[in-house]
Amino acid sequence: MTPMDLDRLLKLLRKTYDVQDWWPSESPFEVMVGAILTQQTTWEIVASVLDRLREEGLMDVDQMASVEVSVLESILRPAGFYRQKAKRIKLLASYLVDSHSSDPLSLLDGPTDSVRKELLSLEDIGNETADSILVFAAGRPKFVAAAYSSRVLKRTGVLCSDDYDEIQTFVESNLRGGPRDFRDLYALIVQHSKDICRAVPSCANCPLSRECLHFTGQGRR
DNA sequence: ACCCAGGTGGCCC
DNA sequence: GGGCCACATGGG
Repeated sequence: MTPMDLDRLLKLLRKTYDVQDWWPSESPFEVMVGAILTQQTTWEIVASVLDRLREEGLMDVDQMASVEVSVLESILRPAGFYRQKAKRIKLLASYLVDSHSSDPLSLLDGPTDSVRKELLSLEDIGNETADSILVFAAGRPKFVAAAYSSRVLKRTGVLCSDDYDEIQTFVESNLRGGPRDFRDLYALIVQHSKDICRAVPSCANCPLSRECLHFTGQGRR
């Protein structure tokens, strides 16, 4: 089995999947809202909820900040954890109004590390949500070290780790590419994970490969 | 009737 | 610093 590295993995995945426009959105604020909504929820449902929010004119920071919580909750219900998410999204909008003149770009402006810290300081925005926003709304070279990412990296023998920071640091210091490549790598990993496909071989040398092969995702034994 | 989804935070030891 | 748990609806 030839050694697998990040560049080869990226190349193999690109041969099989197309992730152009993988995170469709019309604005940075929409990415932020979508990032919170997609926590533990399928994108198909999130997309329909985003459509609804757009129809209701709520894809606007000021409107979102002043909407009635019960109204927001009723729209978010299909996406699960709707009370939590409604409160969180409204608070995010209020925070943008109060601290960033209602301009999402103001929050996303500045050194990546400080933007990340500011995002993480907000309730219900953890590593994956913050990094998704950094990559897909701000175009930063950040890697989302989600469960899918660790499984695929382990399964392919690129890196055997479950530690978020360790995985992220590894990818960010070994992937020689631009923001586009960081975005694609994560998108491709998720796309691949949803598939039963074997676009990339698995590595038997990884001590964790047995676990990886069990792969709790749907469609895989 | 399960199990899982493009997670996060709180509590326990 | 890990191991549980609640949060909640919808689809396979």
